[in-house]
Amino acid sequence: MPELPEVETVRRQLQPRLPGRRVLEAGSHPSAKFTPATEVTGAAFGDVGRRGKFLLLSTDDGRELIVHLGMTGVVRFGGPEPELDDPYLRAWWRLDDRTTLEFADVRRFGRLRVVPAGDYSSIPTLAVAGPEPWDPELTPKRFHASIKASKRAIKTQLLSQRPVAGVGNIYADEALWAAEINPKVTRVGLDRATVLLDEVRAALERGLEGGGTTLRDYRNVEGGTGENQKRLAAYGRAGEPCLRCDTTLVSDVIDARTTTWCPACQRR
DNA sequence: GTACGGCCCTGTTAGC
DNA sequence: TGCTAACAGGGCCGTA
Repeated sequence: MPELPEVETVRRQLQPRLPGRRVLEAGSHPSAKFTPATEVTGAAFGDVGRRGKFLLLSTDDGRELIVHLGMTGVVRFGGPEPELDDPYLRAWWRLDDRTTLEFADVRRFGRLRVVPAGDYSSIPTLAVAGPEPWDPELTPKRFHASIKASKRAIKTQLLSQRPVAGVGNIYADEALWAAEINPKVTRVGLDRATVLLDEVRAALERGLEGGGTTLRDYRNVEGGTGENQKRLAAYGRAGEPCLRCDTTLVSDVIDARTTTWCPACQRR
């Protein structure tokens, strides 16, 4: 499932190709999640940005096409005509260089939205998203204060995007394992919050270096898979030995997400 | 304002 | 073998 490293990988592949390309024609699946695709017909794309797990495709008329990949969303370039035979094609934009930008999404958890540039008030998660992981303003103190403001489990807080943007289920489990923090704890001190912030950044960096994590569906713009799934220490490893202490990893559902941790070195 | 449960989706896998 | 049910989960929304 695309989290920050996967979305950033896609952004980096779009940025050299998309700016300056004008949309000649666009189409979409009838679901309201995808119909905004056609709103950028006639506009030219500008720089490709990212905020958390959202792709921000700026246009030359002062708007932004917001793309969320959901769980199975894939962005790719096709030939002069859209691949309408693909049953999972949800949106497409025919461009002025005889290519087509396509958005395919098997499970339809993805979504599109067109907004005035910088105005994210209509996208709840984006509107309340915390700082980017490498924002210099994201100090351990600020991170700790954000966690302290809620009484929910630390795992839930990481997934909320509020303390830091871009963390999803995989990288949350990895960071908590690395920081030796139990995902169910509701409060951590400044010292442990500092370690956790470091480990969130490290987990995301490892993901980026590996070109993302491909468990099943994730593909980058070139159709390639990520490599980070080979390096996971916690996510998806319930029942297997902890890489640190050999204790069998356990799992439970927290915030409707399967969560895996080591009961020994991530003691409550 | 905050917390929580349910919903959206469909391919894959487990179980009978 | 073939069918059914459970499972995966990011974001949003209604309700408490």
